[in-house]
Amino acid sequence: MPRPGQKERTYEVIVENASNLLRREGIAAASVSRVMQSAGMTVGGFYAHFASKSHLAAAALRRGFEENMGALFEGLNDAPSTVRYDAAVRRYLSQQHRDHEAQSCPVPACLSEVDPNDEVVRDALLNGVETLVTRLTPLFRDEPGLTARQRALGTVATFVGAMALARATKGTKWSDEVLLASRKLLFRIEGDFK
Amino acid sequence: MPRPGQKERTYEVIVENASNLLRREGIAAASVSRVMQSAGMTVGGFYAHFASKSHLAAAALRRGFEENMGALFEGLNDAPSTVRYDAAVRRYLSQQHRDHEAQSCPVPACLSEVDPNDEVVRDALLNGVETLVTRLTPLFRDEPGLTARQRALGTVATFVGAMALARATKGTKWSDEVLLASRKLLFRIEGDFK
DNA sequence: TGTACATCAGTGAACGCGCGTTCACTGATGTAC
DNA sequence: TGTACATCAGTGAACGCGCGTTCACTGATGTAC
Repeated sequence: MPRPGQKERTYEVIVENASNLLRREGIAAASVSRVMQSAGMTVGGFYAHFASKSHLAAAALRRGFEENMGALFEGLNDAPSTVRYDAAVRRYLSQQHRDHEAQSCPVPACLSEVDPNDEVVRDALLNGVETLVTRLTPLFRDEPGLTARQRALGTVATFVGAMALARATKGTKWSDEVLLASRKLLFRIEGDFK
Repeated sequence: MPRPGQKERTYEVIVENASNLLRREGIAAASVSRVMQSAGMTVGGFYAHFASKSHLAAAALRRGFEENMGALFEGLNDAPSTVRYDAAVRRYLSQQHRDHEAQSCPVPACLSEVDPNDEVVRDALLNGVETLVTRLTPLFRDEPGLTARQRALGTVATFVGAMALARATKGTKWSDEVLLASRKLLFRIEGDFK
């Protein structure tokens, strides 16, 4: 019999490497062989841990959300909503977040690669963004014409759109410009905080 | 000698098919063989028209921008800025735009597939989004804390982020929800129109 | 305590496939005389 | 007007490669006696 707990540890190593690779280069580039190689193993062992490539991508997405979501409000759990909103916007739309892809939110890296017909991957994405929305919603007050949840949904859309554009144009001044502009836009929403 | 003008016509057919395929399934899925097949030809002829796959993707992107950008303000060239803004937001963030991918803006379909190191593709994307920004900018007034250009940049980020999320989650109620919420958010920016 | 056995995570080679790209060729067309 | 020739857009087969997945196997480990 193999060492107890060994398989679980190996699984963690695979998911961790897959999550970093996926966030740096996307779902397609996080291929089974590259992931296993980066985890220090050969391809063959992969299917002892995952039913398919989609299940790997889903696990990598979940891991990415777990690792990144905490960073948004880190150290501000008791701060007022305005402060937390301010921090979330500045942190998500920062050059630091753009450039440290391996630790970043997984959404911008895989946004246009997620096939809505692949429910395994789609649901991992959906659960992740929904959790993000759920964390932002309590910061806002419902307003006539814009509920707190709607404001959170729109904020997340702006987050991932701006970051994906900034990544695609990385190295140009446009990349910094779209981050700054999106931050400024999000600070000019009419509506109160909780 | 071949029929004069024939090559140009063939080029058009290839780019048109590539653009539709790219907007429906992304850059990777718009492979050279699939594009040539959909244009009614065999692969071999491809390199009489394009230096590489990247040049095809860039041409397909440019075509997508050309075809779609006009639709944003169509029929409203003389309307006041508020009306034009209203139309642009409603049209870009519509279910119609989400579901008719072949005629849509090419950005949401390829956002996370564009490699910033591939300058041919990157510049096609950059020129396209910059043109979009240039068309939106004159609608707004510069405000303290948010220039007209910044507002346009942030609006485009929200557009592409919301549409890409809506596409990835197509078929769920979340997909409609993020479109509606992003529309509402964009109607609640503090700032005047030109 | 020592040995024979059972387990199973991980190996490594192989599969069929579609990718981007190359290239010798074909055959319809325009040109020269 | 008729024929021989030159052009070159498009054909179709091939290349090497990496993909996701399969599978017979190996060898380190825990268990039974």
